[in-house]
Amino acid sequence: MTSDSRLSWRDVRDRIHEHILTGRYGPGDRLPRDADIAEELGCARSTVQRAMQDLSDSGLVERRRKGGTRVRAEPVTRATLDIPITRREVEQSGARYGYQLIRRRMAPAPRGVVAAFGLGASRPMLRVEALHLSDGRPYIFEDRWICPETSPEVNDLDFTEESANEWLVLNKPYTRLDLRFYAVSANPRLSDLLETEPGAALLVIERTTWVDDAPITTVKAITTPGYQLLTGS
Amino acid sequence: MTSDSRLSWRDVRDRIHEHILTGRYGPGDRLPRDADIAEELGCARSTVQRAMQDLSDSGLVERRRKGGTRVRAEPVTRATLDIPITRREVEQSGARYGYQLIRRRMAPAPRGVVAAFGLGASRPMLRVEALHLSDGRPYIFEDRWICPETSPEVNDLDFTEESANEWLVLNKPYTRLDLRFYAVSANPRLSDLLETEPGAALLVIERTTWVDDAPITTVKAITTPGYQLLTGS
DNA sequence: AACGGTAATATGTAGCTACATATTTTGTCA
DNA sequence: TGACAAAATATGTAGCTACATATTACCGTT
Repeated sequence: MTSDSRLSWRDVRDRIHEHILTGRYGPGDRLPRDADIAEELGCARSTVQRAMQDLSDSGLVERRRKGGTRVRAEPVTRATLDIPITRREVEQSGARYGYQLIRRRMAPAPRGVVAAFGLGASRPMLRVEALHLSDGRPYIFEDRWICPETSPEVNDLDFTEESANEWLVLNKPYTRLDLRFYAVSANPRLSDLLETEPGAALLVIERTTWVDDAPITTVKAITTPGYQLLTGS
Repeated sequence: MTSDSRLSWRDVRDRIHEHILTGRYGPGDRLPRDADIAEELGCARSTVQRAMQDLSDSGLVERRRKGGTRVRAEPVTRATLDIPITRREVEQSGARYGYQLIRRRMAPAPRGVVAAFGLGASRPMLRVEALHLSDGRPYIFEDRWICPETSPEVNDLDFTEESANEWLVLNKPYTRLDLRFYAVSANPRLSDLLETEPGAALLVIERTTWVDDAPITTVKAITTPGYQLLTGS
């Protein structure tokens, strides 16, 4: 791109990355000041700043005011995950999407849900259990709790046609998100719903969202065997 | 922060986010041009640009030249994952870290590894199997393949004291990363190594790295039951 | 030597301008 | 009507300046 005479901030970033790759700057080493790099490369400090920000965002370097920039002594593996709406995920794989509501009812939130939201005490919430299908076969079972105080509209929604997943993602943007991944063995009910052998290992994607400390929803998405979650970046 | 008279790009971002939250702009809607928003809020276009970039990065809006900015019609749940070095992960939990090499030998790469790297044919690679311990108990078992063409130094490393995980993360920065998560049932060997019941559900974190299309390493990190992977953002 | 205040310094941010780039829209000609 | 070229337009990027902010370094006092 901008391959002219001017250096783009991506060029600068890649050049510094290159220096880290080749060992010119090793873990813990301090890099020159932005201004010096700018002069050396013949670009503006703002360009170096953008490049450094990006390297910092991707976890390769650490920056501190007055302290300068240094290569992370203990790098982290950092990646961005995109989790689409389940319907879209199925459709993009070329399969036909299906949806089936299993149960919808108010119930007092159990301990796990109260803890996920960081609430003090239990309270009644809407529990929605549903099955996402891919070409007619079970794909993901979701066990969801919705806080009716934050989303009063759910009292008028039956979730028989549109999934809570879809409705919430479209209508309830969040300000805070908590994700966790773990594995569980299929208990009799799960193996029945997902049509798997009892005891099969299943990946669970647990998601909890808030708007400014007000809990929206928490959901366990229990996937079928063989399901893999991939990074896009 | 910059709470003075001047608006920071974070303020602008939050203000626009607020408008999306309250439904002033719904999914698919087009937002005003940056310049108009800048004028309305009394700040520079560059400030709005930064705010919009951030909203775009977090998957809330989509921007296209000439096309303008619009709220994503089908939002994605986007999150950033940080996976630290295993030693550090254990130490940060307050436990004592231990490491044990199980096996280290050259072997022809099996199909799965060849596929993960996107190679045409199999070739000999270094396989390193090792156990990470937390307070003396198994924590993560890693089954790793290293490409000796890309990292010839590994021929002189025995990985009995320092884990391949640590050495690679410190000495082999990558330019491309592939992450995948899934669940497996513990087979007899795994349940023996990890001291779990046979058939236990285990979360697997699979990581593959490259430097400019040259494969570095691919590793299956098989965690013990109860292990959870969390987002930091 | 310990403490505390002040200066020095590197990054962070806001604003401005100018131009680049991608895309849509418009207009013209066959 | 269709195809293609040209104009219009919104975002993207680079450079500059000025100032804010965090943190380290220094120095004087006790």
